Amino acid sequence: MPELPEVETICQALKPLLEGQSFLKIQANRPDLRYPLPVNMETVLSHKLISLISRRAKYLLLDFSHGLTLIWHLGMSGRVIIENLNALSLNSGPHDHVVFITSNNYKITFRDPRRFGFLLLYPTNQLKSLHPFKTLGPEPLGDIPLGVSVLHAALKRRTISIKNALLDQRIIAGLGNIYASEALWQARLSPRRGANTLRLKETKILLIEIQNVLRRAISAGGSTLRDYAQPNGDTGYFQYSFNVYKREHLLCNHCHFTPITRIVQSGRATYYCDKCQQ
DNA sequence: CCATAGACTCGGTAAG
DNA sequence: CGTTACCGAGTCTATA
Repeated sequence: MPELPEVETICQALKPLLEGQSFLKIQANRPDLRYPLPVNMETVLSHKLISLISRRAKYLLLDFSHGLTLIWHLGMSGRVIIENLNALSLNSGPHDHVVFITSNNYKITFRDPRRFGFLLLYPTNQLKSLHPFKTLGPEPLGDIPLGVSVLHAALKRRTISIKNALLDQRIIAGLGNIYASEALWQARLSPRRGANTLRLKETKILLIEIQNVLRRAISAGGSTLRDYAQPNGDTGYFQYSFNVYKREHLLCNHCHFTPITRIVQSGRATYYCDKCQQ
């Protein structure tokens, strides 16, 4: 799916358009995605003031002033498309599952070919105590920044590899398969290391590199592999800055000597430089 | 509680 | 060339 930088890019695009507005119409083209769509979504949400658009981990949150939050997850292939209603807008395609029409004349389309995405409707004040927010780990770029000691303590209790630990949303929220590999390369740490073998100094470097790679990816509008695009239709650009992801057999950008290795950890591809990353 | 495997889903690409 | 097999931006569930 879109990982943290992609969801953040979408969040930043939706925020100025939607806050202070409302949906005039919500058209669902099928009853479900990963889960059934919220019951009576259009009746419950249309003409209600949208007070806040935010992101938590890889979730987009739309707060309504009458106390409900629409939770929007993009799954693996989800995409948000913003079109101005005054301009020529394209007809709905076969994977355009939900279409929102806004009070300021925008058409917002949720397209998701693989349908791993979902929409859920929760009371805003119960969000933090409900699954999955209940167990979600800290935000790497949050207002209260994730501290090294907290991360180090969390890693210390786990015997899984550091790569798998970075994918565990309970330990740190928002990283996915791309940025986990990229951050470990930047930190010069082997993805095969046990999470509990990292020294405090290594954890500190890793956390800094996680934050750096996420910030740089957000600046680039995220990474486009296949389905993801920014809401205005542009691709993301961070894929051109990958150092390891999808670069098997290409030479490491650090030592310029070792071909990048691809391994599989818990069924997911990991890319790294066997020489630079210890 | 932790760790692992399998499931969901479908279009693109590699393989034959 | 048409067919098939495999793969994956994610996360949930069942099982040990």
